[in-house]
Amino acid sequence: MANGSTGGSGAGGERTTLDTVAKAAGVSRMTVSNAYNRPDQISVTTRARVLETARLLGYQGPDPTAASLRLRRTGTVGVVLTERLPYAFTDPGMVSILHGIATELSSSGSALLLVPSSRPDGQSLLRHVMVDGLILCSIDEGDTSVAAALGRHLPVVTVGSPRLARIPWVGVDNCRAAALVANHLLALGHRRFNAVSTRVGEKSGPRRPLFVQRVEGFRDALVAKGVSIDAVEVTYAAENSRAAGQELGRQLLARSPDERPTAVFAVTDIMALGIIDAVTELGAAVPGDLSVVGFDGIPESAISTPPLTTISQRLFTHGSLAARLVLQMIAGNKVRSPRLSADLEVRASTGSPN
Amino acid sequence: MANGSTGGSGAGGERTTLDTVAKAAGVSRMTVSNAYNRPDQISVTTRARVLETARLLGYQGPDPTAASLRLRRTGTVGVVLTERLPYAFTDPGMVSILHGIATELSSSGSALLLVPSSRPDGQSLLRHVMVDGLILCSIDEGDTSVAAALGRHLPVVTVGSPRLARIPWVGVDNCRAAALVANHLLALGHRRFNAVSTRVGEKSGPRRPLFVQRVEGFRDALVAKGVSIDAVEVTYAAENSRAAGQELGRQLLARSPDERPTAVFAVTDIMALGIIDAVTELGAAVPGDLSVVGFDGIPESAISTPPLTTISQRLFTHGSLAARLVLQMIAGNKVRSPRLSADLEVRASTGSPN
DNA sequence: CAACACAACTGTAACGATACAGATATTGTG
DNA sequence: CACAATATCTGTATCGTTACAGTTGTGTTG
Repeated sequence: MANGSTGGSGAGGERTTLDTVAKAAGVSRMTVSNAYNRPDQISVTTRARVLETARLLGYQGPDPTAASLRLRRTGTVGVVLTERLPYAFTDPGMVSILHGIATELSSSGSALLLVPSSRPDGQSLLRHVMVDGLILCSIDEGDTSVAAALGRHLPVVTVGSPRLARIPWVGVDNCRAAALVANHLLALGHRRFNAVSTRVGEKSGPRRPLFVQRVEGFRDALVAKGVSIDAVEVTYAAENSRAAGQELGRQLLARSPDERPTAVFAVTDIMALGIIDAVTELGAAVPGDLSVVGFDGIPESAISTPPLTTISQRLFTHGSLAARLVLQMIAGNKVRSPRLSADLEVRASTGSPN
Repeated sequence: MANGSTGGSGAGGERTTLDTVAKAAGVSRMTVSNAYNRPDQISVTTRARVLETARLLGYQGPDPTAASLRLRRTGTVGVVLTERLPYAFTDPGMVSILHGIATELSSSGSALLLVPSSRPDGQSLLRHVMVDGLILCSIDEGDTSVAAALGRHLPVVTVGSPRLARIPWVGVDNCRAAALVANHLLALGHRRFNAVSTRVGEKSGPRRPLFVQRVEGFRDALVAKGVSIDAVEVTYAAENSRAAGQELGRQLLARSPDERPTAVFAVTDIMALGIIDAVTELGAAVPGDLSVVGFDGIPESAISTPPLTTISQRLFTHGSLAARLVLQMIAGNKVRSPRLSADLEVRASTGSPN
C-alpha cells in the first residue's frame, strides 16, 4: 500500500530542495532558509510567498541531516542501555533510568536515541550514530561499546557502571548501601544470611562489578560486626529475572529450617520479588520464615505482598541527572560527578526471625 | 571535569577530517573512506598505514552526519509515543510496544529515536529529526504530531491509533474485543455493569478514540443482548494510572451493594489493577463482591492477586510488527496492514456475582 | 541634501563524507 | 610479447543546508 515518497509533488521529478523552492519563488536559497528558521530576518510578505511556493511544490522543509552537518549539532543524545538492547525493557530499573533520561531530554527539546550495541554484521552501531553526546547505562566495564563510545570523543556520562577516569558518573556507593542492609538485618537479630547474585563469568565475559560490589559490601559489613564468614552464603540465580529468583527461592525453601538462612539479600529487586513468590507459593511466610531484601527500589517493590525492604536508588533521578550532565557538557560546560546517597527503605519483608 | 573534545589530538588545531588523514597518509580521501567502509577495495598494507595515521591524528572515523547526507539514509527509525514523552514510560503497555519495536529494530541494526512531540519553543521536533521512517504509537488523531509526521513524506506506520488512510496500521478491533468482555460477563450472570475510561475532552482536546471505542463496544454488545442501557454506567478516572483507578474503585465500593455494579470493565489494565487495589484495601473480595476486567494484557495483569481477566493485546508483537513494516517500507517494499486478533484472557478476577 | 542607520535580501564558501568513472600498476593468457 | 583482465587508487561532482559578509534600497537625521 503506502510507500516512501521521493519528496517532490509530481512523479519522477527531481528531489525538491531549498534550491528548487528558491528558484520557483524567485529568491535566494538563504531567503527560503530564513523563511523557515529566522522569521525575523525576512519580511512577512516574502515569507508568506516563499512558504506558499514551498507548499505547492510539496517541499518538506529543510533537510535535518544537511542542517545538522552544517550546524555541527544533532539535537540528539544517544543512550546505550545494555549489551542487548531488547533486554533493557524487561528490567524495571532500566526503564526507570530511561524514564528519567527521557523526561530531562524532552524538556530540553532533545531527542533520545537508543543504540543497540552491535549490529548483525558485528560492527558497533556507535560509530555510525548521529548524536551530540552519549549516556552509558549499566554497561560492563569490558564491553566493546565502552571503547566505541569513548572513541567518538563526544561528551559521555555513565550511569551505574562502568566508572571511568575523567568521565562523569551517576551512581551510588554499592558497598556502603549493602552495608546498610547488613546492619538492618543484624539489628533484627538475624544470624544466618544468604546473598543472591547472578551467575557471572561465563566464558571470558567480564564480571558485573555492580553486583559483586553489593555482595562483597554485604559480606564485609557482616564480618566486620563479628559474623562468621561461614554464616554468609552466596548463591547465584541463572539470570537477573523474577522467574530465576523464584526458582532459587524454591531451592532455599527446600532445605530444613535449621539449614537455611533466615534472611536473604538479593542484589536486585526483581530477584527478591521472585524469592518472595517462591516463599508464598510454598506456604511459608515473609518475613516470619524468611526475611527478604532487594536492591534498586523499583516501583513494584512498594506494592508487592509484603512490600519489599530494599535499597532505594531513585533510578529516575539518576537518569534525569545523567541527562542534565550530558546536556551541560554538550553546551560546553565542565561538570562534576554528583554524589548520591542510597537509602534503606524498610518495609514489611523484613522482621525478626522466628 | 570532562568536556567534549574538538576532535584533534593536539590542542587548538583544525578539526580532523578524512581530508586531514588523507594528506597525512599521502593518499586520497576516498582511500581513507575505503579503509573504513570497504576493506575489500583497498590493499591490506595501505589500509593498515591509513588506519595507523588516523589513530595518530586522533581521527574518530567518518562523521556519521556527513555520511548520512551523502548516503541519503540515517539507519534510524523515529518513534512518537505520546503527547508527552515522559508519560510513555509510566504505561506498561507503552513499554511493551517499545520493547517490541526495539527488539525488531535492534536485530536489523537500526537505531531507535524517541521523539518528544514538542519542544520548549513550541516547534515540533518532528521536523528536525533525522530518521528514515516513523512509528506513531497511540497518538490522538488530532494531535499536531500526526500532521507533522505525515508532512515529512517518510514511511509511517501507526500502532493503536490513529488509523489513517493509506498508512499501515497495527492494532486490534477495539469494539469487537470489548464485546468479548461483555459476553463473558453476561455469561457469568452479571446484570449491573460499569465501564471505566479516563476523563476526556478537557479544553478542545481531541477525544481518545481508542478508549471511546472500547466503552462503546462494551455497551453496544450488552444492549444488543437485551441489557438495559441504564444498567451500563460509564465513569471516568482522573487519568490513566493505577492510583486514579484505585481512587475510582473506592468511590464505587462506597455505595451500598445494591447500588453498585457487580462487574467493572476498565479500558486499561493499570486502571483495572487500581480498582482491585481499592477492593482489597476495603476488605471486599474480587471477584466475589466485584468482578474486574482490564484491557491490554500487560505482564503485571498475570501476576496480580487475583490475576486479572483482560483482553490480551500482545503489545510486544504489535511493536515488533510495526517496526518490521516500517523497515520494509524503508527498503522500498509495499506493505499491507496486518490483521491481528485480540483474545479474552479469562483469569481469576471475574466470576459469578454473589 | 548629504550622511547614516537599518531592514531585506543575495552570493559564496564551507560542513565532511561517498559514488562513480577514469587512471595507473600488476598479473595472466594465447 | 601483445592484449586483456584485475587490483588499487585518484579526481570530480554532488548530498542540502546555513554562516557570514556584502549589496541593495528605504527612511531618518542634523
